[in-house]
Amino acid sequence: LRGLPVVVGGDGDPTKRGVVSTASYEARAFGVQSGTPLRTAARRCPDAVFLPVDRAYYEDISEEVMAALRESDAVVEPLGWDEAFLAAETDDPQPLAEWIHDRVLARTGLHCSVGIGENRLQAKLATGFGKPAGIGRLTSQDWDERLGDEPTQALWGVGARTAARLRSLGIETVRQLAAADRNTLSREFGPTTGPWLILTGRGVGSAEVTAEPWIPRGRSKEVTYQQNLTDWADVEREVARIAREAAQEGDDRAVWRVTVKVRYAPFFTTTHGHKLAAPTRDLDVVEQAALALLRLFEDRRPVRLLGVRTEFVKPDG
DNA sequence: TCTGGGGTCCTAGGACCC
DNA sequence: TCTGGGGTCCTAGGACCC
Repeated sequence: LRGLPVVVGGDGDPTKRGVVSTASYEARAFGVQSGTPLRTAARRCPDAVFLPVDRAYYEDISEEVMAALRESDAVVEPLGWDEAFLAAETDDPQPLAEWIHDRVLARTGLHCSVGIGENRLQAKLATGFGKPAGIGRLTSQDWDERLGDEPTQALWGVGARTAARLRSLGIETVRQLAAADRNTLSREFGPTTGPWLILTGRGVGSAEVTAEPWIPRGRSKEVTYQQNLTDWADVEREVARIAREAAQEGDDRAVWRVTVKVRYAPFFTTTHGHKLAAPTRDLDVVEQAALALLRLFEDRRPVRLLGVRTEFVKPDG
């Protein structure tokens, strides 16, 4: 597959509903990228090789990569499948960065980029300056020079919506965000998010990295149907099935809250959730809770997607 | 042109209590 | 008869990320 346009997404069938998870650089040259509908991708790049998403395989490889990182002396905190923060106290981080790249390559055959920064935000953005297999570095000293003229959306945590709202306040660049008025942003984004945005624009952020295992808050399961569901009896049967699956994958943790999600054919999504009378491990109780929530949906338009989310009680209270 | 699936965290508004 | 202020909990939706 090396050198070919390769597109990964859905079950590998580009005639079905689904989007691109990732694409090789050769495929990207045709305008195919993460989030592109598979059907669109097939039109833009008919000769591409389409592959299914293989979660279990990625999880295995991810474990190998994380194990390689944990061979270092640094504190390792995974962030998804293909990223991790490493905390180390050193005057010269370059040798560690090189060691990381080489160790991951030796153990897995995979190249990685390494970003060096004084906090998570700087390190995260620095990886972008290192791609595809290099080492990037950002410091508080060169933050303004490197990022000041960039649009605010270049920042980790600032997406299209927030960038648009900032633009309406006359804030276009990272530098302008860094110098923005605290009260103005607090009024627009709330007392937590407003000040956080300004600090983010200045390259200020948490440097905390923990090796504590991540405890998932919940588990959700959702399905987009190849043909819209038009019979409400089918909708009920599916919600019951999905609810049991979501609860089952909680590794026997008690469920305290259940949420049902319905996306109608016009791509309009509504959710209804409910705190249970008491936390439960009983799949029947979760299923009944989901079905009770489904009764709150009165719209009978064709259904495109159904989802159920279960939230777990914290392990120690 | 048609728009996945799995997550987390924040905000706003209503209910309710003192 | 009209009606303050503070606090917490709950739910729906928004935004963002991988």
